[in-house]
Parts: sequence; structure tokens; C-alpha cells
Amino acid sequence: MRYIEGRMRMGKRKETTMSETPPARVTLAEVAASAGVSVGTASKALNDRGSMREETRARVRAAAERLGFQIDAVARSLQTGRSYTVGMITTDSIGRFSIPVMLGVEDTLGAGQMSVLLCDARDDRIREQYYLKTLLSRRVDGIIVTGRRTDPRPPLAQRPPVPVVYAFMQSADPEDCSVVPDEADGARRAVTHLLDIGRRRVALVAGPERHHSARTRMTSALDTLQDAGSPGTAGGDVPEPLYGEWSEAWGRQAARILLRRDPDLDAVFCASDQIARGLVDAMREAGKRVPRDVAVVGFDDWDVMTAASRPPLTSVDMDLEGLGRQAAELLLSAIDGHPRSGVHLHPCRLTIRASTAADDLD
Amino acid sequence: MRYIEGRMRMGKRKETTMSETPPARVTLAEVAASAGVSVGTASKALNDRGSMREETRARVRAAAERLGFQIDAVARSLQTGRSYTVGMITTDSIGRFSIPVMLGVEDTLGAGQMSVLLCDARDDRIREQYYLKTLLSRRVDGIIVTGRRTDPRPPLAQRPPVPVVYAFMQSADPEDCSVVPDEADGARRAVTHLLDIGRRRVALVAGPERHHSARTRMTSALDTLQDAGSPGTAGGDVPEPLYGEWSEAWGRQAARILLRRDPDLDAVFCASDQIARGLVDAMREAGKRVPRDVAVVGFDDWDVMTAASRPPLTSVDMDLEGLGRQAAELLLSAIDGHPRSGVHLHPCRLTIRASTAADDLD
DNA sequence: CCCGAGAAAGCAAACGTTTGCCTTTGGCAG
DNA sequence: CTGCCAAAGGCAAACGTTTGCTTTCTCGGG
Repeated sequence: MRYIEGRMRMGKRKETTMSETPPARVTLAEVAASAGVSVGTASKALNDRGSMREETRARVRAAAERLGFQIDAVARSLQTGRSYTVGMITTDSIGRFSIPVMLGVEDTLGAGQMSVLLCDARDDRIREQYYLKTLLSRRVDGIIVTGRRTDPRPPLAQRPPVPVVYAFMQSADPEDCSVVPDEADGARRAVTHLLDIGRRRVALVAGPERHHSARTRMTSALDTLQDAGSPGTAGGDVPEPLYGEWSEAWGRQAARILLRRDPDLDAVFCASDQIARGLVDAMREAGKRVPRDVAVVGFDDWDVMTAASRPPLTSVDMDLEGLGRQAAELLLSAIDGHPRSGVHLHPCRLTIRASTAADDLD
Repeated sequence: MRYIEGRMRMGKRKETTMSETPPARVTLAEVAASAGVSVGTASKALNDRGSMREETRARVRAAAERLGFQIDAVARSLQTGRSYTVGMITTDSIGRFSIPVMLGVEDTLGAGQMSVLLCDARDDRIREQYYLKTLLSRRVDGIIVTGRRTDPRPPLAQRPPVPVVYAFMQSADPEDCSVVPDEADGARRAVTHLLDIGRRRVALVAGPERHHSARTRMTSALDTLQDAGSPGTAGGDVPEPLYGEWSEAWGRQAARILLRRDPDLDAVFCASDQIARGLVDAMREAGKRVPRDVAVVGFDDWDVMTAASRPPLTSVDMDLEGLGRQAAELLLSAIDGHPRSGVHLHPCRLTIRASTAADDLD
């Protein structure tokens, strides 16, 4: 009945050309019949279970192939209790950072034959609750929570009966499994690189001090400078980081402040590419040559910014796609019964471009 | 058995704190028992079917509430043949344009109680095929195809037995249902706006000529100028559009070309915000004031570009989220048996900012 | 020749709903 | 009091798999 209805709908949809084969769903029973075995045997044959003559297995496989058998995942889920589906909840609206994470997640999950249910909670705990319920109702095998990076977030309200991995963002409960970028590592790489190419008066510019990321990156940068015994900007001391916003405008403003404070500075580490790009623009307009006079490193490795900047920006890449992949792997492993809780730090990479080009040194 | 296993896994996962309630799945049978009715009646009660005393219905509802009953979507799907799930295939890797579309889709679908299965085909027809198969295997009720906008794409290989809507991109088969931005409309709005604020020498800059979008936008802009009887740049004639790339660098280069060609031009319509931003930068560096000397309109309304530009850019907004919503609505309606095939044009909006500020006119 | 051990294949229950049909019940008219 | 009807609710099949158990073969050894 329902099926008929479905086909009528199809028919109505394309009443002009009725040539294509009616997409009849072929079931395991038909395959079995065609191969001359029972349904159970057919199932076992296709799933490589049970024991049977190789010839039989092949016969079933051939029949399945011939009939274009596509297993009904719904029926299988009902029986096995596994849906081969995971839910991905983005707490904020899907943003610039969530996307590569999602891509990575989708990539390894897809390779593992799992599908991803997308839920955009839009920073709304009510929506989040609602989505959590529908995900569980759909019997997902696991859940990945991602979203804008801020301070650790409270864990999912009603602790779900399936594994959960927090990606990019971090659960406040240390027992939960979270994967976050090792921002301290990234900042360290950036500053080390500046020192490596011979810079000694390194200034630091970040976004809002209340942002966890801004503080983490600055702290690590300072530590690295200190460890290296760098004199910093203010004669022998390490420089005071400048906190502001995550905007190009702030980068431009910061450039003016820095040049006033220490006209001889020879490098700046910025906590975002937008800041770095603004800063580079302002430096150029102030007559400073980048990288010859001032080398600049950004953070995020956001192609739009790094490429459009003049010169292109050296930047710290958080490898968000890799992070997403790692999160997915952790989830798969938890689903398989091997949970590995705790906070996992995902290392950063440094992508070197013209704004710190060594061959442009004096 | 499986359940037991599941719980053991849970136990292992948090062997420290075993306080939380074992998340036992409560079935309709338990609800029915608790309400003192049969399973069938319980089902009907919760779904507002059949006929029964209101008191009975209430009793069942209460029981469901009390026990925290969550329907098993898998079992329901198996029975009804509907999964309340749609697949979303992004042909290219999820990009800047797909995202708002996806958000819109997810939004209205989520409101309609449907979930979204995310598939990233990465410009690979093989992957696309694979995903299509798994989606059908999961019995999705419909499919949305989205991705980078280029020329109309060939329809999905094996025409699926469920409705398909192409969003943002367009199927080559006009019988298919596609929703695309009305770029001609957008260009018209942009140029009309420039004329409205009194500009008469309007230049046009676009991306690669081989790009469908570039051509459409330029053609429409030219038409609008012609209709208005504008003299254009070259004394009485309409201006020749400049084709190049979708980059800021090209925008800067175009600015130089334009100024050489007609130093007195008073407006530029750029086919992307990146081009516009580069152009604005170069104009400023060439001593032209924006918008007083030259008014500039971009395309895409990409906040990163429009906001960071000095001054902020007036731009054409394709309302991709709205487009996604429309696509989802068309899909829902097709699923309900009311397909509306053909190409649907989604109108653009113009967001006016300082780069065309009227109060800055002479 | 018989028995027993595997191997091969079949059987049927189970997964948790929905739904068409049947039975029961109660009310009311004749 | 009987009969009839509608309303209320129960029954059981069906959806398409998976899987433990049983049955049927096939051999080889005693």
C-alpha cells in the first residue's frame, strides 16, 4: 500500500517520461530465492558468517549482485541495535572553525561505513536537548560535539547512553573525552621560528584577554621567549602582550601602538590571521618592510587571509581537519568498547610563507 | 545480550562513578503495560489515531511521560517505510557557499522533525555514487544536492527513487528541481543602486569569464546600464567588463587598469567582495576617495570582506540561508507528493554600507 | 554396516513499531 | 427483554534483517 503510493508519487513527478525502471526495493528474501537458499543462509553468506560451501556463498553473492540488492539499513539496525550512524552536534552555528573539524570527522567516519547526522544547535541549550533526544531516538552509535571554541563547556545535559567525544571544544568534565588543538604548541612553534630566523625583538598581539585562546597563545609565546632568553622589546624584558579584538582593525591599531613603543622591533606574533593581516597593512603604510624590517606570524592559517595579505602570511595551522579525524577515531574506538577519556591535545603545524621569508633577511 | 554488552561497555567507560541510572531503553510495550492497555492501543494513543476515550489517551500519555518513553525511530521507520531523514550531498568539499545553504536546509528540515545525513562527496563521482547508495540503503525520504556553483551539473547518476532538490547548484536536467540564486537580479540591484545615488560612469569587474556566475552578473549589469541609458565609461557607450580572477590581487590590478582607461569613473560594480576589496585598497592607494570619488559595490556580502574593507562594502547578498530554506521546503513538499520541478530563482538583496554612502556625495 | 562428528543449510524467534481487522462492551431503541 | 450499532480496545501480521539452534547431509573410522 505504502509502496504503491510511493510509486504513484514517482509517477506523478515525472509523468512525461515513464521509461525508467520502477525502483523496486529488492529484499534479502528475493536474493535467497534466486540463489536457492534460505533467507538466513543468504544473510550469513553476505556477511561472511556461519559456515557454508564457498560455492554457495558465491552463488548468493552473484544473485545479490544480479538483482542489485541493497541491504535495508533500517531493518538491520532494528535487529542488531547498531545504526552505524553518529550524531554531530555543533553548539554554535556552524562556523569557520567547525567546518574543517566536521570535514575531518565526516571523512574518517565515512570511511568506517558510518553516516553522520548533522545537528545545528545554534548556541541554544533547548535545541541542544531536543537534538540529543532525536539522536538517541534514532539510536546513534555515538555523538560528536563541536562548536565555537571558548572556555570548557558543561557536558551534555542528560548524559547519553552512548559514547561522546568533544571536538575542538572541551567538556568541563575531565572524565569526558575531548580533543582540542594544542594552542600552546602552536604559539611556541611560531615564536621559535621567529627566533630561528634571527629576530630578537618580538612583539605579541592577541584578541580579547577574556578569550581562553588569546591567553593561552600569549602565555606560551611569552614562555618561549623567556626560555630562549630573548631580550624582548623593552630592553631585556619580555614584551607585554597587547590584547584587543580578533579584527583587522585592531591589527592596524596594534601596529601603530607597537611602532610607537619600540620603533626597532623586528618581529610580531599575532594570535590570529586577521590581526596579522591588519598589522601587516599598517606596517607597510608606515613604511616598514615585511619581512625585511618586521617579520610577522599569524594564527589559524586561514587561506583567505594568508593569501590576500601582502606579503602572504606565515601562520600557525591548527590542523582542524586532522583534529576532526582524531576525534572520529576516538569515537570509533569508544564505540568498539575502548574508550579513552580525558583531554587529547592535537599538535599544530607552522606554515611558512613570505611574511617571515628567511632569504629576505639582511 | 547485546543490551547487556552495551551496559558493560558503559560500566567500563565510567567505572569510577556508577551512580547514574542505567539508561534502559523503555519500549512501547512497557508504556502500554504501565497504562494497562495493549501495545497497539498505546501506539494509537500516542499518535492520535484510532478512537478511544480521552481518558485512556491521557493515561497512556502520562505513562509515556513518567517512564521517559522515547520512540524507537528505527523500528518506526521499518514499519512505516519513512525514515524522516534526508540526505544532503555536497559535491565539492563543504565550502564558503555551501555552509549557509546547509544551515538553511538544516533549519527548516529540523523544524519539520527531519534529520539530515551529511555526505561530503569532494568532487568525486565515485564517492557521490557511494554516498547515494548508502543514503538509499538508509531509506532517506529525500535528497538535497549542493556544492560549488558552476555550470549546471549532470543529475545524480542512478536516478533515485526519492525526490531530489538541487540547491545553489543546478541540475542540467530541467525536469529536476533546482533552486539557485538570481544573480542577474543581484547585479541589477547593484547597478540600479549606483545609478540611484547619481553615478554615471560605472565600470564592471568580474572573475574568470569562463565562470557562469561572472558572465551572468556582467550581462545583467550591462543590460541594466543600457536600459538606463547610461553613458558608461567610454563616452556614450556601455563599458567593457573586465574579466580576471576571484581574488583581491585581481581587484587591485583592475583598479589600475580602470583608472588608466577612465580616470573620471565614479563607480565600480565588482562581481565578488574579494575583487571589490582589492579594488578599494588600490583606489585608496591611488588617491581616490571611496565613496566620494568612486562608489563600489561587491557581491556575496561576505562579512569577512565587507567589514574589513575600508570603507565597509556595499554588497549583493544572495541570501543563501533563505535559499537553503526554500530548497528544504520544496523537498518537503515533494516528499508529501507535491513536486514542483524546474529551476527556482531565489532573489538577492542589497546590503548598503559606506562604500556607496549617499550622504558622502558632493 | 553402523555410528558419530562435523559441516552445511534451514528454521524461527526477535528487534519495536504500526495498522487493518476483529472482539467486546455499553447504550439505546423497538 | 432482545437486538443492533457504534465506540473502544485488543490481536496479530508485517516491516527486513540477524542469529542461535536444529536438522540434514556427508564422510570416515571402528
